[in-house]
Amino acid sequence: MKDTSKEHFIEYLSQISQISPESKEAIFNLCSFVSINKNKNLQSIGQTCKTIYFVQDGAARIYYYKDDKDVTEYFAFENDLIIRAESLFTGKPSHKAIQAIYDTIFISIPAKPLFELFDQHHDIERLFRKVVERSYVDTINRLESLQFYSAEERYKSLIEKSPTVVRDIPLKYIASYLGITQVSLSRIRANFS
Amino acid sequence: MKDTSKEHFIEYLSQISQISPESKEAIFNLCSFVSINKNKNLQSIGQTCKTIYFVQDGAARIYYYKDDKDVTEYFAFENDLIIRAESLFTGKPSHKAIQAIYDTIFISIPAKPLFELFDQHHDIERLFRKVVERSYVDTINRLESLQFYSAEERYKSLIEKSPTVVRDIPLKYIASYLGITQVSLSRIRANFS
DNA sequence: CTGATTATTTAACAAATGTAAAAGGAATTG
DNA sequence: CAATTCCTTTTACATTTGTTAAATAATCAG
Repeated sequence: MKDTSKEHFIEYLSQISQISPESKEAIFNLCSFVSINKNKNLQSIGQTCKTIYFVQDGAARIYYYKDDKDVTEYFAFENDLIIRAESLFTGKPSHKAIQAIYDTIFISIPAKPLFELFDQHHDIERLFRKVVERSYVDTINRLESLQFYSAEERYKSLIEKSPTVVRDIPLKYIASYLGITQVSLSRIRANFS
Repeated sequence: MKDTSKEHFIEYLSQISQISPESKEAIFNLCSFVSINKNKNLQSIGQTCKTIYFVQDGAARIYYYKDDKDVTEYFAFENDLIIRAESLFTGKPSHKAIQAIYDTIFISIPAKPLFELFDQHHDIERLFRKVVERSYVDTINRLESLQFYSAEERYKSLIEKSPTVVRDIPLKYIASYLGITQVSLSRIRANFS
């Protein structure tokens, strides 16, 4: 049963970029599952990120503290990549943590052997290049929304783009994700909806 | 003279990730120069981005209009990559433009033949994977600063990180880059400096 | 089920940032 | 170098968002 989950995951990946059966097997052999209970950390602040995760089932977030306040930087749902890129790609410790929002199962791929696979399997490197490109585009779009859209516009566009987030995720996390306080988000919700 | 500039550029690239002499030559043959006068666009709004640029000499920015107001999303200086990634990686038209801030020379690499080079030259694909990873990390860091840092904090950290920007770039561009108005930036400058 | 905890909303006020308009400086052009 | 245009600052006021605290509402554990 766990193996079929892995196979589904590999299928999902190969839709992003075609990979050979051997490459599929090589990735398959690196994948393992990690279960994390609600509100527990998968990765803690201060660790250097050396693992790539995808959400298999559940939801997770990346967060950090700014002036003792919890700030959510990113949400991940089924099949979503969740990495602390600024640590993984630089080798520096991360000031961010990864936390399960519900009881969540992650697929875990250790970075070092994965990067070694890149040497033998050009198609795997290409796949992960495209995975990173997607995340990059998502981040650019979020940057644009934070740069010059009002809190209300940002909230409305989140509802449109990911209704599930607004329905299922605690508002305190959503507020900081939008770059505002809970109180401010409550006000916005009171005016429209 | 132009050829030595190209060679310098290729050297710069190969410091990011080692590439073979053949790969260097293949990239070399794809590179060309484009000169753009101050305040002129290198790429216009509405175009789909099909070219990768690096700044050879001068400076440039990516901008778009939000409610008829000019918003600078990104600055690029010597050796910096400048692409409208959300268009290049998705094939959709971009609502952003690339503009020379001074008279500027760009190195231009057409995306299609470059992506074709990826097939024969694994090391070139790796190089550009790393280039994109760097941009991704930069964008994540900017996202963090916009998400929960005050305008004043953002301005101060820009001074620290890129004093040249604050010294050389018109303030009207810097203000929107920081996600604030010119008036607000003037106020911040009046209080500290 | 009940008390305790946690999440969300509301209220009142403070601070930050936006808007519009005018004034002063700097740069550019004829 | 004079005139024009563009850039930056300042002012006054409006709006948005933040802060603190209290009141509800929802969830969780025993």
